[in-house]
Amino acid sequence: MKVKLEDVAKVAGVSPTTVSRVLNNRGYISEQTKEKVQNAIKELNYYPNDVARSLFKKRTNFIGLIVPTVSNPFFGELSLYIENICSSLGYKIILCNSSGQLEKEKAYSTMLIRHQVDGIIVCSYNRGIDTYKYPKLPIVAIDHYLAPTIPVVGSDNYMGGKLAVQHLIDRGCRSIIHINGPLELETPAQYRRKAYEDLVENPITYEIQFDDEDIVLSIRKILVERPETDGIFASDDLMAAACLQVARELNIRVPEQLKVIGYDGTKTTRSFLPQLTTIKQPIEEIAKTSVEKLMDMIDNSELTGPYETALPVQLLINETT
Amino acid sequence: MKVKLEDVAKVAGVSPTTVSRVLNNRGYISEQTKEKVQNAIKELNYYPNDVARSLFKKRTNFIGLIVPTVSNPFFGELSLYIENICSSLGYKIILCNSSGQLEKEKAYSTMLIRHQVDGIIVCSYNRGIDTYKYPKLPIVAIDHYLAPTIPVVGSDNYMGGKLAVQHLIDRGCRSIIHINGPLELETPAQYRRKAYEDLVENPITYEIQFDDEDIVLSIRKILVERPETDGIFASDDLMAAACLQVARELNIRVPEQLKVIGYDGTKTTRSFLPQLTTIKQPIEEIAKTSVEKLMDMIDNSELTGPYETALPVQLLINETT
DNA sequence: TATTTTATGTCAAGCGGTTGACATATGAAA
DNA sequence: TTTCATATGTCAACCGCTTGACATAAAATA
Repeated sequence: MKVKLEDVAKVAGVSPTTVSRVLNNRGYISEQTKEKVQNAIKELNYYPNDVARSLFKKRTNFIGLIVPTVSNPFFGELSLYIENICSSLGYKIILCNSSGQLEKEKAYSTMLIRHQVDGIIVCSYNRGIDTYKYPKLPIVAIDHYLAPTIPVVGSDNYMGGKLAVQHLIDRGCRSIIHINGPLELETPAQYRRKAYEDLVENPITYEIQFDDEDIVLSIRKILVERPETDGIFASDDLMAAACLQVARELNIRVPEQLKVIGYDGTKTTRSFLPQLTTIKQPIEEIAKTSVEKLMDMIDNSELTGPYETALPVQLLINETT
Repeated sequence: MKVKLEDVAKVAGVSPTTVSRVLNNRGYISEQTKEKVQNAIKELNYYPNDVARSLFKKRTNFIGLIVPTVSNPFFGELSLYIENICSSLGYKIILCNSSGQLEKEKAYSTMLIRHQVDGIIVCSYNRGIDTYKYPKLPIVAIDHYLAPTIPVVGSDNYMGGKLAVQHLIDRGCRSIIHINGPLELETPAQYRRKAYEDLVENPITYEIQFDDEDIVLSIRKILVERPETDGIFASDDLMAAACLQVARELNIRVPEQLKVIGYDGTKTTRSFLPQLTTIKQPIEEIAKTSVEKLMDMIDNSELTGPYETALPVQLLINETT
């Protein structure tokens, strides 16, 4: 049997209430008894049961985090920062990889509610999940519009798109294409595309499915089809990497014949592909802001700041442009 | 106030016990009442409180996962698989990024115990954490020897090292160095180094600290110091990437003048650096095996399989060798 | 000396759900 | 008609901890 508060009380020769008082720093306790209790705790190797505590307090200090997948460098970094910040505030993260699937996301959100999480941070792809309407459950979305009441945190996507495309233009590109993933409609990321379409005369956007190797195949097809292409604005660094790979295969010289710019600028990108020009998202700031907003909602049961936050991005110029 | 089981009972016109029976599929329930209850649940938008349930059942279905950081591609992928598998088995993951710091890891493990996790999967760097001795707490370690009683799952590191170094030798390298991170002593990863030292005549191993940009600096220093180097066996793909970057800066042609082989072979590596020759770890298998072992320990309260598992690795030959 | 503050104890209710024991009332099978 | 499997209800205890109410007693202060 596990050691419980009662056992500690017995060993320390005090009442359970006193032990609880020591544990929670409440009421009057003398240094002496405090010590007695602490010794008993050590002796018995006692750990308070936070499940019982949560039940009573109606506070779990759990935050649900729903991402498409932590294996993506962007979400991996984001998760790291979010977890670190939450941890420093005494919150724990329940990790959910939705793979962008509606059903999974639904299942995860129900699970989180059943586990009485104090709040949820969502950066996945789906709308219309009723669970998110659960009364007064604090939710913050990252880069997605989930519902009118759910605040959105992200980077300045329009500016990012503009910086990227303008940079390509400045470097002399005349035939720029844009490559992005599917399903980015309800997303502030659509503004990257908007910026591209606003800046370029004959905008051509390709939507690529996320099916692994096929990315490379699709891009090869595109580049073969449109040999006049001299600039690519990829919607993330992985896409940009695929473009570079295809260019190498097709003996297209980068940046001389083709310039490529990515998006995200994670540490991973910068380690693996330091030569890639890209738009760096302020990942740590995004994490910080979303957690702050969430805490705000948890503590005040309503949002005090703005509904949408767009944090500044940064153009990192390297060798691919 | 939140809806509770009692409210559902009232609305459905049945007793709380009956609701609980429906919820848990126990005892005799007619289709009729089942329906009545389910309707009430929907009507009230009721979610059972899993905290209360956990308290009673003494089972939380939580698994703690301690990694150095999910932002590292290897651990990111590993976390993804582990979470996915656990999720399919009805378990939830509490994510902990220890940054490899002893104090953090200690704090996390205490937290996990207090939250009554059913088990822990650890892939972090520290020994001597008493918490791991918590009575009968199922723990599985990935690639680290934590204690004689804690099973270890990992890949066949000696074979990986051998494959890598032998490949460099086969490609004609005469002066091969090995670069790895610090603190890999209590780790099966030390066998990679062992293999290197067994295969090469004058083995030279550099230990690099994980301080970001400094990796590149250190490697530059090494390559300048030892211009005769024609082969590098890096302990992971990030190190290998840094080597490639330095080679580019120093105008050393890869693979003609210098061959580089990495380690891990994550999807991220393969996307960002498809040209890198590397040893691919069976990440999904590692995830699967560790979860299986953990479940085994949870269900049988003891380990039935072998204490150490080394899964086969694979040499991925590409353009850097 | 009287009053207040400090220090501790006992007791019981409650957090929300589960479970076993026991009672009762059907309809069906023996 | 008796017996049994089915279907529900009531009740109370319990999971481990917290908390408010109340009691008591010693030490500190007025």
